Amino acid sequence: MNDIPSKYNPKETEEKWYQFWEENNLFHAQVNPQKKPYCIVIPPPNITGILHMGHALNNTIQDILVRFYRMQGANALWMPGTDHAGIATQNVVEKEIYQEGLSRQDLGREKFLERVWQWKEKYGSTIITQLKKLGCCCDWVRTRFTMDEQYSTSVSEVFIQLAQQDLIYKANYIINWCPRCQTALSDEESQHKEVSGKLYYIKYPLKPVSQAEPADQLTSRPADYIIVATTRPETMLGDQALAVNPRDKRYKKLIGQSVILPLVNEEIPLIADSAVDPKFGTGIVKVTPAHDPNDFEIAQRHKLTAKVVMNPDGTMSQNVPLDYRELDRFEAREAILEDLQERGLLEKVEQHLHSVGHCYRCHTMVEPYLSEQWFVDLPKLGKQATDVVTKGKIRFYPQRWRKVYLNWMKNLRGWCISRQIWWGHRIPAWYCIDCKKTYDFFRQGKVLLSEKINLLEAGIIVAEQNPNFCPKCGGTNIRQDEDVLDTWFSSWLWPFATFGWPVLDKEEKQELNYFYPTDVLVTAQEIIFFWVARMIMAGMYFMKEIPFRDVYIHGTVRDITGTKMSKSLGNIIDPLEIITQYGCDALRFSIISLVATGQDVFLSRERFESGRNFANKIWNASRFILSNLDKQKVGVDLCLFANSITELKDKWILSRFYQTLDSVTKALKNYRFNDAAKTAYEFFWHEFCDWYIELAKKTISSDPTQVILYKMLEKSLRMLHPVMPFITEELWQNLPHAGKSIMVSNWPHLQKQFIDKKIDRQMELIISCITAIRNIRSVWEISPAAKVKVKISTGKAAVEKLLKSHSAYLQDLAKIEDLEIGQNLKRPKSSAVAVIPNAEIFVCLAGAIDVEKEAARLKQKIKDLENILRNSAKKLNNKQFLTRAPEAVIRQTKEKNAQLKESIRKLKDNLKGF
RNA sequence: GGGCGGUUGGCGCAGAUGGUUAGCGCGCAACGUUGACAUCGUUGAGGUCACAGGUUCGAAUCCUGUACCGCCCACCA
Repeated sequence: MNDIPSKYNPKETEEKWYQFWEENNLFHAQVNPQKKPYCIVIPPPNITGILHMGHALNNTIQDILVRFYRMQGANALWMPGTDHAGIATQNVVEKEIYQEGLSRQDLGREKFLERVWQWKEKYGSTIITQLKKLGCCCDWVRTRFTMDEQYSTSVSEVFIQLAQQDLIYKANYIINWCPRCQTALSDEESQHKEVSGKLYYIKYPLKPVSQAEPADQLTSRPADYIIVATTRPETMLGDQALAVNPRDKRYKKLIGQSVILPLVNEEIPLIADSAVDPKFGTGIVKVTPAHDPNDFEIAQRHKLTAKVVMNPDGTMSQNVPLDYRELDRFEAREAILEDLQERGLLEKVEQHLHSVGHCYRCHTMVEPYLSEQWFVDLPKLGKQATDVVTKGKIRFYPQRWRKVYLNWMKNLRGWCISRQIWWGHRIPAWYCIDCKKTYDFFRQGKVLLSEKINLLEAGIIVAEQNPNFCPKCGGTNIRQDEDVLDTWFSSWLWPFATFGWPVLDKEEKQELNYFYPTDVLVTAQEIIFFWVARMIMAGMYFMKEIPFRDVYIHGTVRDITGTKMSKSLGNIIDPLEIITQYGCDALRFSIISLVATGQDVFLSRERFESGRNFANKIWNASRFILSNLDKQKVGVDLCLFANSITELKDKWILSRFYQTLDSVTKALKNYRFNDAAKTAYEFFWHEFCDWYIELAKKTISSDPTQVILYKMLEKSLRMLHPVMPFITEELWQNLPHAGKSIMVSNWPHLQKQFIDKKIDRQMELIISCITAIRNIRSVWEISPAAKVKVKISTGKAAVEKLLKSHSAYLQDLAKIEDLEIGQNLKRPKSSAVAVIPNAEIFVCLAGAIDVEKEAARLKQKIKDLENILRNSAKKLNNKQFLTRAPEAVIRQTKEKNAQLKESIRKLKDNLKGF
């Protein structure tokens, strides 16, 4: 024992064993037809990522599953990799070169990309290193990156296939535009946030009746104008109409008339469209097709044109009056308001709370923006992806996410996949410059709202490589599309592209067939739409098969006040710091104990103490057992040894272990991680350590005790290994008959024959006896020298026999020097009383007893029990209960009732003696 | 506007398909150097399970409604 320190030191062991596992190639899985595969693909972290608690939770769960199923005999593969994270990474590198006083345009595309690759080489694997610190058993030799050459081939293959099937198209469409990142975003990348803004009521003059009053001098005279409410006055410069609801009586007469757009002095029509809500504002909307998705649709219905009034950077474009050009959109708003005010065209301003899209990468307010982009026709891909979930081929855990998923699938819209950035997969499309000239997208700033662009007419060629000449006009003036693809356009292929699809050699084909579909996808709710839904769509379309059978959605990690952890809020708890301070196993155990299925996890530093304490408990229990172990004795097979196990405590701990094992196994299979962790914890600490090891101290050198101690420890370590890989490996390696590594050992086999509820009950009786004695001692502060009498209820020979034959247990654990057990015992005068089922306990006091104190204590006990008795008696007096409740419940209630009555009677009898 | 979660002792949480004397961890109180562990042990105090109805022999658990707290979705001009 001297050579093992009394404190577990995680630092040394973690590094040592992780290296050992890697060096021995234990994470690597290969096709093996003899074995069932178990496969998880990691949600690829961004290369810009640094490990946070969300990662820690997410990857701990996956690691537990992979280790568990591997021990269960599966051929387990955890496929790792990273995501190139287009916008995020580009932003990081841009910031870096900005420090040097440069922009990416200064560098040029090629140089810039070089820089990004350099950055990736330097920092891109930080997250991987950190995952290793977490103990993750990923098959690292397979590590993929979404920008790998092979992976990129998958991406362009997918683009081309979809384009050929008309599932990818190009269109002039209104999309979400981030003026800071200067790129289009998908709907999911624009995150709505409540903003308290203002609602401006602006007067739009009706077209003048007489020539005498030129339009530009129009001011506010009642009946000469109508009022429009808007939150974004700067977009009025692009108004193409005003609209009212056709059923709105107030404005019926005005439909078809024209108004003069203030500041611009253009004549625009007043139209009727049922999308207008008469109750909002004045019931009249301005229609700005190029800068509002609603208006865009109205404009489509009414064949209006659109005018784009902003530049990509959010300043006002050439299409607006000189005064406003080049002004930032928010400066322009102020200037316009000022001018309107001056002309008396600003009726009033109201406070207005509304929700506005923000860029999910830089949090800038997103601008709805008409532009030419590429789209995936998601509605067409949705059908199968919906069916596999409706029919239960893919199951969500917890189930409630199913509904969320299906609801989203019901409302699919075109997915904007082109990004105006440089870092990413370049779109495999080429333009014939000559054809493009003739295909007029934008006519003098006014755009005809035809949604889809005819690729051939526009001279667009979708192909793997530069086609060199235009199939339409034969011209050779050809250029590749400048845009790159949305990052999620590569991630949605992750479950099969990581296996090399579609360019597969024989071996790869085997692997894909073997490991796909994968078993489970473990992720957080935020990413269901971004990623999970799209992977299902891609899987169904390209593989004709689901990508995973189960989707386990875990909660979000929050701080103790319930706020999401984020760097900018400074409420982060760094997992690496926790690992340094408490150890990796402590981190894993603690975090996993907190994840009740799908509930959010609230963390504070102190939470990790429980994990650390548990690790230390395991450490010291093992230390004790190992230092007392006779290596010669413990090598036997437990089943063969079973006949030699005759003692209650031995039978009991085996019974309890196998029940625990059964629960833990089931919990892990059902993704009930906190149950698994807590059940194992409860058993190891409060049954094995508190009772078994304590009792074993007296018989430590006997053969059965040696074997049981060894077997229970060894099996418990295996049971705990998925959750606490490092400490279990360290200790297991110290066992005399250990194999190569605990991580490739077998999950303990459930030996049901050792489960014995009768044994459990016998032990429970003894435990309650010991607890009762301790209780009295604690109340009266009695020394162990005191005599204890246990009076068995008349006729309860079995109880008498049980307690007599295990009097050593009582003497050891209750520290009794003088113990008497029998049916015909009298309560000694100076003694305190406790009652347990079928027995009474008298603990003799050294001096005279404080009669009042003891009487009060007994009275309180009686009162408590009588309260409980009243409830069960009520049930038994209820005829309905007796006729309708199941028999087993009635029997139990009767037994309980009798037991309570007996206890109360005994207590009352004893009370008489005081 | 729609949807989803939460509300259980001072704090943080468990309580899958209704029957427990309502549990656990932390904290608190008292005691404790008994052959691993003070990152420990023993004992204890502390809860009408948010509220109001309902279903049921029986509800923390199922249904309806209310109130707070939180999240997600939505083309609230």
